[in-house]
Amino acid sequence: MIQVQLPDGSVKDYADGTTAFDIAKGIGERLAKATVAAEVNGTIIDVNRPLNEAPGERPLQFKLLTEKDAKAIGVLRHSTAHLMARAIMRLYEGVGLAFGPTTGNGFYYDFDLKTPISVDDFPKIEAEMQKLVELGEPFERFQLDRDKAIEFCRDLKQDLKVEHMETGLAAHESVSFYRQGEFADLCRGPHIPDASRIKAFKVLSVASAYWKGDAKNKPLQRVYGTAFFSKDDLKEYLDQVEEAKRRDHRVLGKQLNLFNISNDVGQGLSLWLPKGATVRATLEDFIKKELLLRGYTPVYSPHIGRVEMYETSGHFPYYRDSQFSPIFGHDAGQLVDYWIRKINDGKLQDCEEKQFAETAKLMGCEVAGDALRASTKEDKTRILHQWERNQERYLLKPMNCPHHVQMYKSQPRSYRELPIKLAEFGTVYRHEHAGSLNGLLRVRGLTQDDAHLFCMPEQVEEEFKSTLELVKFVLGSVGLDDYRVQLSLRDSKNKDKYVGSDAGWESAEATLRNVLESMKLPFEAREGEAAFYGPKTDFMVKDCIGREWQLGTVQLDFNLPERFDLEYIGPDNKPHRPVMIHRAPFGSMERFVGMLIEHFAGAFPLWLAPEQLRVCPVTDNANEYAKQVEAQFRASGFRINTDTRSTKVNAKIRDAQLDLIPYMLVVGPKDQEAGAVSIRDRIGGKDLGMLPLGEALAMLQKEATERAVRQVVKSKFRSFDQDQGEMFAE
RNA sequence: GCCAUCAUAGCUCAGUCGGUAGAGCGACGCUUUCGUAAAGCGUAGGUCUUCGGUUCAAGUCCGAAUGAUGGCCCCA
Repeated sequence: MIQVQLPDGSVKDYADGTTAFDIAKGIGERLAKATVAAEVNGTIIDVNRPLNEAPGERPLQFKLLTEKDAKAIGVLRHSTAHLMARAIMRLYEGVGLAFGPTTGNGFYYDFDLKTPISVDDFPKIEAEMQKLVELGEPFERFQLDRDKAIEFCRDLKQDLKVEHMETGLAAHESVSFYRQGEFADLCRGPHIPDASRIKAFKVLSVASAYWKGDAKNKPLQRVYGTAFFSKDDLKEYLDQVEEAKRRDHRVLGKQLNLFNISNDVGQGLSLWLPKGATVRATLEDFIKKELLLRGYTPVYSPHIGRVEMYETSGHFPYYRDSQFSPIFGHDAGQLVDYWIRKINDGKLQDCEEKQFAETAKLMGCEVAGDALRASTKEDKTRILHQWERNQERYLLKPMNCPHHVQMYKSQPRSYRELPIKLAEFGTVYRHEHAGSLNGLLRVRGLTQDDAHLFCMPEQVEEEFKSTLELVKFVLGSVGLDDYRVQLSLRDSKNKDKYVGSDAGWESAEATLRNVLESMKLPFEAREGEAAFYGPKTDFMVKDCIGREWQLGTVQLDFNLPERFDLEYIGPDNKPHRPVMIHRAPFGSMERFVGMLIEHFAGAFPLWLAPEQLRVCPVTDNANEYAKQVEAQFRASGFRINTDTRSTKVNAKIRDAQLDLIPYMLVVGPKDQEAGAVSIRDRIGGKDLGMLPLGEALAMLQKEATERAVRQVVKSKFRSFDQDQGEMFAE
């Protein structure tokens, strides 16, 4: 007998060998037909697996997953990946199978193929898949001991699977397979009951990837696809992809002259053109005002800092590979640094070392000879390192926090001053891989809307709450109100990985959880995802076409106060250690504006638009009056221009419309006579009619100061990218 | 950093078999003076990303470098 608890709370007994399908059938035929998989004690399993095999507590927490459950789509896609692999094996000779997982909005399967697959082959593959769907064969699970399984895959000539079982799955005594007709694949599952459930699918693209993601391994061909329970859902998804292409911020950025990334300046280094800079400055001014109201104080810090400071913070050694090389005060610095690293890696040959020493001496490094004569590796590095530490070495700032920590340390602190909130739009530099740069979304020089809060442990709750409220507020100001929060906690089984006391972590994690709950923010706790220095929360924000972006972040830090030995004097007249909160509501200005361009498809709301209004005189005769109108609006703080070209007014309106100017002020003799303007709304191209100047001004001012967002249509799209963004606060 | 593809006027692109460069839009000039998505005519604008090679001859073929795009990896 097995005890099962259904979602309604009722507990029922079933005979051993009962499957989810049996239970569904017991409830109703139609439910059984709609059931895709079952969730048992939080794990998704096949509908035809005996429930007594499920591990975990009894009674089993049991839930049927139908096509309506968000979790069911992953099962469908994984099965479609198998189907695609089977189709490709039918079409090509000697296909090696690697991995075939699901992704945020589809799936892929990696193949080792003799002939490359191209886009032209997709229809052929899809046709073969369709045949398999029509066969409607079941996905059958079977279990083999590891030895047997290895033998089985060897017979199938699936070398990659053999290797994976010998290495990655070495700890597993037995492994599971899924069979569908002639096709059998090593797979953990779960799968849909049979192929006829696959109602809509598409092969999307092909790219190269490495076996197990390691460039040392052989390159494989990764074929991407997606699947849905209905044709409508698939169409909706494909429309979304089209829509995303239309909104590409790199294309719009060029068209609208917002920003430019020039070869001559360097990869990943953005130039903010006047229009893009206006959007950014408007956002920055808005935040700065808000921060003043919330007790933050502005600070500024330089773009470089001594390497030692980043060694103390721990970031220099750890992130060296993704930083720009240090700037050395001494000519020989770079050489000596390279020399030390070679010694440490044990890759230095005698002749090379002599060359280094000679060159270093030529460059004026006197200790080079001593290092050469030193007998042990340790002595050599000690001598060289000592020399190096006496030189000036600077790092292009990879983050702002060490600078702000130094500001905290610049004087003794009393508990009465806390919390201290230091805010700076700090520009930092990171040497991101060339292949991962992407417009404004991934750059090498970026400005964080950064701030660091130094507070007493007992203030953490309140301060954490206030930062979350700030993030909510600023996201709302641009009309972003659809988001969820990821709460990253430490891995409770692996406590050694983290700094700070056990009690400190426990109370901090409980505090974060309480605050999120009390604020009724939808959040998802992720154990083991915390940074080594503290728990954190990230805002995953949905844009108007349903894509998810990782933007703002709030992080607790026990580490830096420790490393930099930060203190405050408490009411007991004894020194105490403060806690730091890092936070960046937008993340980086680059990424945020890039995201906004896509969110608004370049059509910014009035308060953000780089050019808010454009005066379109009907003929040259109206130019003078147009200029008067322009001057009046400009004096009231509007960003406004007049189109004085001697073209037809239709052309002026068309160009203003294409430049995505929120409102056009059409003026001619009639308006001049009435002291009015005729307003045209960009949205829908509506003629709002003639308004007296004062009224027009008041109306537009109201919209701008309210930061109204009029146009963003909430998308019907349900699927979204699991877009992994950057984590900005340190 | 790795794999694949690509690089022609300010922008979007054409350029056949290797024979010395073309369009539309934009800019500029002249004409036009027009009321809610494109007036007409004309002019200027190019070391075909760079370097090297093959050839009588290279935008075109070959090699390398640089950059971009897509994917992998990474993302404090």
